[in-house]
Amino acid sequence: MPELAEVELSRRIWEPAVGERIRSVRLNEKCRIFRGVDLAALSTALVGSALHSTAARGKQMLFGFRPARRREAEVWLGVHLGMAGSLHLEATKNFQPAKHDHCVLQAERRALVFRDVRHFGRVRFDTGPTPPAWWTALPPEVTAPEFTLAGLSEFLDRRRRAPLKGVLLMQERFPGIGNWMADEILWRAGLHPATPAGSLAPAARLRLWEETRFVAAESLRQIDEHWDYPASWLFPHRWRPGGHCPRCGLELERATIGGRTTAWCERCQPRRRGRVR
DNA sequence: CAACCTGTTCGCCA
DNA sequence: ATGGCGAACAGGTT
Repeated sequence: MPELAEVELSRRIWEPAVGERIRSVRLNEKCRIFRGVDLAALSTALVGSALHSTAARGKQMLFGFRPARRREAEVWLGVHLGMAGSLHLEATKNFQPAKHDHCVLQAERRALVFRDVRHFGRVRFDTGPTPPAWWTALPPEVTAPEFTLAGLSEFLDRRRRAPLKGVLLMQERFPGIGNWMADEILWRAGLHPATPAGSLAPAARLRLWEETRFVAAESLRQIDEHWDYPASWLFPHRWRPGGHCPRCGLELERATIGGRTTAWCERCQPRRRGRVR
């Protein structure tokens, strides 16, 4: 499951609860996911409020709650799943949180649950008539018209010495792209993950831009239809040593590049020197 | 027991 | 000041 699409899928998990009123809130006060949040204020604001809107952007989600009383401000709950976070909608009047259910919003007949085994996720809390500044300041999604080839190219030059793999993981420019998607994009573009970003010739920049948009759009489309990715994608082959390139059959390479485990095909993504076309 | 992991942030260094 | 890198964060799984 790719990063961007899983976040959209997660948003849809809570979405059926739109319109429902929150009766009580249970928060794991010791948990890192709440770093920086005033838990008492969050709890007070949410109890009696009703889920009103849901949104996903890159790896971020934002849930809006109508306040319990008129004259109070709208409540905004930001959610980032981190490495292992997940959202759940539990069909029960009195949900009992398990060990890693750090944020539970109990509505009339079901509970909205944020579960996170590794505590790398994050919950944000804001109030106000409009979505918080951190949300509106998020970079344009890679599937949006604002994600231009020129903008991408400028970023490649700014990060010219960093490996492409690492650059694709930078959320400030590639929101929603994670480890798996980055490998898929580079494989499709025929670019070696260790290639310095600034060394790409215009043709390679165009391919990178196109494949970034393709992989993002296609993975979002896939979640409406299948659960798995076609065998023609790198996804189903990349996770285990011994996997083979679905295009040429060569055994995939694996190494840490850009700080993360990376899989690539040495034949379809040869290491090149100088200007990379 | 050790290595691994769909992510971000921080401190250090060039 | 800016960019690049490695470590740290936690805890379950292989």
